[in-house]
Amino acid sequence: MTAHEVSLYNTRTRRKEAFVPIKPKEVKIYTCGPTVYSPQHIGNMRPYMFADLLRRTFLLKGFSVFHVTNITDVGHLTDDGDSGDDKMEVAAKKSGRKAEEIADEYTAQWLEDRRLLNCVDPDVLCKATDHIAEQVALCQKLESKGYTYRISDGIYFDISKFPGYANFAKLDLLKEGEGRIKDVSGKRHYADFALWKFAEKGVARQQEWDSPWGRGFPGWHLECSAMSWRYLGERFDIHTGGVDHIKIHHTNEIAQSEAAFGVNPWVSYWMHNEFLDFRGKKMSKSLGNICVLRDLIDAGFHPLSYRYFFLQAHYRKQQTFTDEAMAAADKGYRRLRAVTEGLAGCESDSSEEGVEKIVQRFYAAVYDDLNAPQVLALAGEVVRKSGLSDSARRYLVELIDSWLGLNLLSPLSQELGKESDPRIDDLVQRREAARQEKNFSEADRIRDLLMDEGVTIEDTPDGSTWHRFK
RNA sequence: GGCGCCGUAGCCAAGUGGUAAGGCACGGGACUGCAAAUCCCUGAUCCCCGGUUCGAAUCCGGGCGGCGCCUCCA
Repeated sequence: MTAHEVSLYNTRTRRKEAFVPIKPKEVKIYTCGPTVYSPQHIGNMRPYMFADLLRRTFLLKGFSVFHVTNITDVGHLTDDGDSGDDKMEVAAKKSGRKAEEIADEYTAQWLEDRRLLNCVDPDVLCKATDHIAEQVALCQKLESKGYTYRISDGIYFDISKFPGYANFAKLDLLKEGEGRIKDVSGKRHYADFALWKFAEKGVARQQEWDSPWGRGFPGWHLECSAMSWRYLGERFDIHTGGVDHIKIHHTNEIAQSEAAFGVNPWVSYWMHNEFLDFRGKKMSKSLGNICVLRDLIDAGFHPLSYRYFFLQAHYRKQQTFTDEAMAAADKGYRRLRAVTEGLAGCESDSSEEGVEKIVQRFYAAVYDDLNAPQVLALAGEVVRKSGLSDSARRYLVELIDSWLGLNLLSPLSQELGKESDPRIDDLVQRREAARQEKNFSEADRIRDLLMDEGVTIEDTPDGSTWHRFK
C-alpha cells in the first residue's frame, strides 16, 4: 500500500483531479465498447488497453473493481442525425447474412484481440440486444418525466427540457450543425436524439422488438445508460471511451441519465483516450487506412509488441503509428523480455536497499494519470541499470508487470512454440561440421542458404541454434 | 466558421518554471573465422518571434505548421 493518491484527468472538469470514489475502496467503471458490424482495427483497440490500465491501477491501489463493457449490436446508425441506417442492418444486407451472425463473428474477433493484448475481461460484458427491456424501461421513465416527444419517426429526447445539455462538451448550440434539423421531419432541435425508433412500414428489419410505442428498435445512446443503470446503479465512478464520443454520444448519455435518475453528476469522472494516427491521419474505417492485429502478427510481430507500442505514449495523446515505430516496439519488447524472463526462476526479495525507492517511483508514475511511458522506462532501468540483485529485480519486474501486462516473466521461446524441422537441423549440423574443419566458405554458403529462406543462425558456446525471422 | 489538441534528436515519444526519461535506428568498441545475438560507448537546448521571471521546452502574446470534433468513427 502507498500514500500516493490516484490523480486522473477528468473530461467533465477539464482538469487532473484526485480520485474520490463514491464508496470507499470501490470503483465502478463503464467502458464504451465496440459496434460489431466490422473488424476492430488496432486503433480501435486503444480504448480497451487504456481501460485495462485503469482497471489495473485500482487493483494495485487495493480497490475492489467492477468493470462493465458493452457490445453494440443494434441501433448504431450510420449517421448521427438520426436519419441514417442501422450499421448492423447495413452490414447484414451487404453480405447477405444475419445481423446476429455478423455480430457474433466480430465480437469473437474483438475478444480474441483483447486476449492477445492481455486486456483483462470486464466483470460484465453486455450486449445491447440482450437489454431491450432495460432500454424500454429507461425510455418510459424519461417519457413519464416529460423529457420526450413523439414524432412519426420515433420517440425523441427533448434537450430544451435539460438546461445543462451543452455543458459537458462546451457546445455552442446556436452555431453547431444548424442544418441537421432537416434530417428528420418533426425534430424540434437538431440536437434532439432518438431514444426509440419505429420500424418503417414495409421495410423488413432483422432486428426489431415490441414496445409500448409499437415495433421498433432502441437509439444507440440509450443502451449505455440503460446497461450501466442495471449493472452499476444510478451513479458510478468512471466512464471511459474515445474522444470522438464527447460531443454527441456522451453528451446524450449524460442528458438522458441525469434526467431519468435526477442525479448530478451521473458519472464522477469521464476519461477519454486519443486516437491512433496512421500516415498523418487518424486510422479509421471511413478513411480505409486500417490495420488489424492479425496483420501485425502476420508481419512477424508479437501481439504484445503492440501493447508495448501503446504503452510508449500517453493514452491522452494522439499516437503516430508507422511501420518503423512498430518494428522499434517489437524489437524493444523482445529485448526487454529476453532479459526479464530469465528472472522468473529467482527468489523474490523486496528488502534490498534501493527497492523501495523504485517502488515509490512506480506508484507515482501510475497514479499520475496513468503515465505508462514513464513506467516502461522504469522497467528498463530496473532491468538494465539499477545494479540490484536478481531477486530484487525479480520482485520489481513482477510488481511493474502486474500493471503493464506484458508477460515479462514468462519464457518467450516457450510461448512462441519451438519449431522443428529435420532438414534445417541437418543443414545447421553440416555447417557446424564445416566450421570444425575450418571450411568457412562452405559454412557461410549454408548460412546464406538458410538466410534466404528466412532462417537465421545463432552461434553460442553450446552450439548453434536457429529460428525463423519471417 | 465554432470548439479542442499538438509541434521535443533520423523515427516513436516522456517531461508543463530550475539547466532535456526511455525505446528503435545510425556510428564506434568488445565478442566472433566472418556474421548474427549479446554487452559497452555515443547524439537534441525543445517550430519561429516577442514578453514575464533570478531562471522557461514548460507561463503570456503573435506567427507558421500538423491533427481532431462539429457528418459514421475508439
